[in-house]
Amino acid sequence: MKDQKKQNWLTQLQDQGYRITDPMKVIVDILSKSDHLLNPTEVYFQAKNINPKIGLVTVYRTIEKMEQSGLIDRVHMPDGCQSFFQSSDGHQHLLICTHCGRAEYFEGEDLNQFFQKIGERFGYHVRDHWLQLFGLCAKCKKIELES
Amino acid sequence: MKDQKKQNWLTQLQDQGYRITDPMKVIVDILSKSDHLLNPTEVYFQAKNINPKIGLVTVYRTIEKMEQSGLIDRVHMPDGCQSFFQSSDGHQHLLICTHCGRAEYFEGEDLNQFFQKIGERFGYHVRDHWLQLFGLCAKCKKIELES
DNA sequence: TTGATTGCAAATATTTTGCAGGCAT
DNA sequence: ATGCCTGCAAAATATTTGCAATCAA
Repeated sequence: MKDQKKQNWLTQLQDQGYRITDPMKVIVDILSKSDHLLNPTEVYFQAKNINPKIGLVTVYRTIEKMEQSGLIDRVHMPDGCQSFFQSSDGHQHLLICTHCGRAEYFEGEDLNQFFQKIGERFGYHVRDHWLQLFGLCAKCKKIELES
Repeated sequence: MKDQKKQNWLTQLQDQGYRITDPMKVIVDILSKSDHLLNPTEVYFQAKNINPKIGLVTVYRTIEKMEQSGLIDRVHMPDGCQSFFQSSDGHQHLLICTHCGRAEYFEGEDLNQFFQKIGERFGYHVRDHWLQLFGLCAKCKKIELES
């Protein structure tokens, strides 16, 4: 079940030496269960619903820790780069709904060799790549048709 | 020669109804000739060298016009998304040096069909994609070795 | 001539930092 | 008990807007 992931995350964070406070638990809960991209303000409002004491600054600081621990990644989109999403296990790439922010990972073919060759052609040493697909998810396709 | 592109850009901007002022000419000159990503502040300092009167706000406003006219694109990187680069003609993708910001376009295989299929699998209608390679260019590889 | 464009100052928006008190360990 | 973490306020950063003067068309 989904709480499994939350527990994993908390354990990992604790192993890294971070303290497990209530704001931490709330924010981990939100981000580990979300199937949509979330920006700090969105996390903040969801968190406030659960514990009204939580401040936006704590959200920023907790997100930073989770990012550095490799639990979440910042996701870049044409219209903004403040959103975060659970990071993938292996080498996967993102398919994102530009309307609602829903996201899915898909298996990345192993394009690495191809990328390496392109780099060589220009004298570059390729170290990383980004591949993302943008579109409309099933729900948002419908909404678009109706409007 | 390189001034050809500059002239093209100015003509296009004029055709769109924009007025060709001196700040416009200076900024178009800088961006049309650069083989590195440039952020607004970098453009601003280069522009000031040529015409000290130019203000940062004008750089922002001119960049916006050029972006809307399809002459330049905002480029997203792991460490920031404020840089701009001349946009590509056809369907090409970027190879970027993360050290100095040098960038090259390479031919995009036609991966569209592949992407479309992935979208279908998840019920998405794929409309766009990003593919970028990050690495070190020839010059920066050397610098890294020496240090 | 006319209204788009400029540069300045000020406003916004987003993210980061300083600090005193609180809480996990 | 120790010192990391929190929330507040304030600072820093990046970008946008209001406005009077200027300049391209």
